[in-house]
Amino acid sequence: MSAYAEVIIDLVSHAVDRPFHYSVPEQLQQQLKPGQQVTVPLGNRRCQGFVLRLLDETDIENLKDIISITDQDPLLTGEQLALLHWISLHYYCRKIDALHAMIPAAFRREKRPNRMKVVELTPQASEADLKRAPAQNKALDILKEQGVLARHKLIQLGVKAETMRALEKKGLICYRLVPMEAQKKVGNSSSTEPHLMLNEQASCFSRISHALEQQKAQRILLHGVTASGKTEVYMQSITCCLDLGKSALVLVPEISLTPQMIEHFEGRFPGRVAVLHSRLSVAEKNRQWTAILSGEAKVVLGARSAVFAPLKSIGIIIIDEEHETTYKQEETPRYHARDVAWWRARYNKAVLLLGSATPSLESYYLAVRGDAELLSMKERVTPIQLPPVEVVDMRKELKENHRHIFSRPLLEGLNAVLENDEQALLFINRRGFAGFVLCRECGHVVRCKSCDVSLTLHKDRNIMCCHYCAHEEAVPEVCPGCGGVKIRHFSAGTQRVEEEVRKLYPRVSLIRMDRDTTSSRSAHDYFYRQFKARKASILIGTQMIAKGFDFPGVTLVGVVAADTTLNLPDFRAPERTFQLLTQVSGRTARGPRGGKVIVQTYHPGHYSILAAAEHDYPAFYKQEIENRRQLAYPPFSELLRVLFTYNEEKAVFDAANWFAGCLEPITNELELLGPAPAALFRIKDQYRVQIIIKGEKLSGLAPRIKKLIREYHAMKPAWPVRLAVDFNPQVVL
DNA sequence: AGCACGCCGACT
DNA sequence: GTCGGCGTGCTC
Repeated sequence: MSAYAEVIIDLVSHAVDRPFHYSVPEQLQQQLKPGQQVTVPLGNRRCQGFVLRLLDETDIENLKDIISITDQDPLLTGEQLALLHWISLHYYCRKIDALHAMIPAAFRREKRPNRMKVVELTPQASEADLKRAPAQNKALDILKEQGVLARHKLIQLGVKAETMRALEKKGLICYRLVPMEAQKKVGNSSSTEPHLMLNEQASCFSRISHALEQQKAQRILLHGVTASGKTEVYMQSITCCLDLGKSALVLVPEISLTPQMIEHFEGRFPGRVAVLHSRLSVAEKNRQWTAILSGEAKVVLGARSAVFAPLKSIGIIIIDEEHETTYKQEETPRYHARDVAWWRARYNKAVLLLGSATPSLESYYLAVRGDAELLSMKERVTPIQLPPVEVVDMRKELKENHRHIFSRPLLEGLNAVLENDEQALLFINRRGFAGFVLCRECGHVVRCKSCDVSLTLHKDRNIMCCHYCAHEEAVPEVCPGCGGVKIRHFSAGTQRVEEEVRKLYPRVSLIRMDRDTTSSRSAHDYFYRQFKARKASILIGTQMIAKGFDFPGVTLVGVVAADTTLNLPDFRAPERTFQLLTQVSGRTARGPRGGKVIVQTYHPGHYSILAAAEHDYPAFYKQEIENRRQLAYPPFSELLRVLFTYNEEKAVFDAANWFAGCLEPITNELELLGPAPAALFRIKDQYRVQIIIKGEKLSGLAPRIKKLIREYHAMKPAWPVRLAVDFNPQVVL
């Protein structure tokens, strides 16, 4: 029965990113609940807001009344309200940004399905004097008699829409949405049976079911090689969770959320699955959301943003391919679904199950430290062996006077494939655009001594620069590693590879898939089906062919240049390389003829390449975790990246320098790197400069940095330079 | 964000 | 004289 309410305003601006207090008119006191959407006055207009909590007292004077409750049913659960605060603090965003990420836009507007608009008198109505507006007066009389009335009923009684608009404008009536009768059912597929599990699967499942029964927050890392049958373990775990009366949340990368995958889930849990992803129509998204809110859907399957689904009493959260970067949102709020999921697991006393063939260093480290339970599945369900991987030393090729971008082993491999009428994939990582300098004789790449990332070449000034700490040096004339002179800017693209293949094999049909040729989803599907139907012998492509494709005809995978990934100026470059090579290896040996992988590189001895070739994750982990420890990178630290962008170079540096100056007293016990030009210094004429803060634990800083961000935005005259803050960025380019 | 207030230039 | 440009400030 509180008299006041704390409300956040539904306006995206730093200026109103703080709670506003309103008094609650008497006739709303019974109904008002935290999480409800309300209409409130702000300045001389009215806007939408959300009730954060009810208050018995307030220090603020001259409060205005809440005008009306937009929807009787709270839009946000208590859990979401708590999460909202955490997100805005942890990821340095406005509260309203966090809220927008949690609730689909269509649900926030006054368009919710199965709602009916009702009209109600406001407190001001009793004192109204409407002698000169008989139509309005009549409408008020009806309402006084009937109380709340559906809008369409009022229209049936002869009240004009115009009249109502006038009354609303005078603040004498207000609208509210109330639910109509029962909702429709979700899904209606027939059920499919669980599969029999193999030994490894069964023992992993028994650990998970044990954890579920404990009903306490815990993390489990399921490390299973490709095709080891993780999905079946997920399915049985969900069944177990539902049997305990709890609900389940399943996150998969957007590209894995195929119709087959959805059918698979709906088949196993008929009528209880809600699916959420970005490509749903507004109406469909509303249906799914309503089903979750009503408790009808017990299993939610979705991409990153589904981590916010308003499921109640969650028993398990599953994140498949947990190492994938798509779980990090790259716009505000820049949350990581894995971290949000762990927050929710703690809130719900639930199990967080992380599944991957190539776990993130962060997650594996948790397991090593004992903060997560590690479960391993080493056998493939189908009796197919992992393919042999041949690493080709490109320095040696050069030394032996073979200068082609395809090494001799790769050429032999391609010839054999074409002779036997099989298929090959050629993989190139396009992100080699952040230029680095490489010695073709010894493979040496110039790196920053203090940050251990490759230095980025800035052709215009002919210098190399570390984009973490701003260290600069001249481009060497001779290789610092071997004294050789064959130093050059390294690049290879899909087009170049296509040209070479056409030159070599003019009669062979090939498909190239990259962002230029495959812009639409239909083009993607088309190429996929063409290649699967063996209409082409060679498929050339970027990242997009590394994941999930299943072509039994493929017996050779060629990685044209592992170095582009390995030398990305990012501390996670070795991890990305290992993951990528492991993934592309999984694209072959899926048919009866087996297959092999050829990796071309100037770094044949690099641990991430060797470990990937041996299919040995622990070996990779052991080396990489040591590197991270040495340089205090995650998981031994947390990072905060503050990126400044604008179309004038000087203004960007000025803003970054001002910010860095203000940070110094705050970060005296932490490492403050930069301001430094970002690896991609200019994108679409926008100059990019960044500051990186590194420290063991940054959470204590959040309030002070948030304050600084607010000061930055309140600055007069305002900086035109845009600022983006990213907590634990996944890629720093 | 959106809107008022306020203080300067150029138009009916 | 006033219409309108946008810098500044404020919203419970």
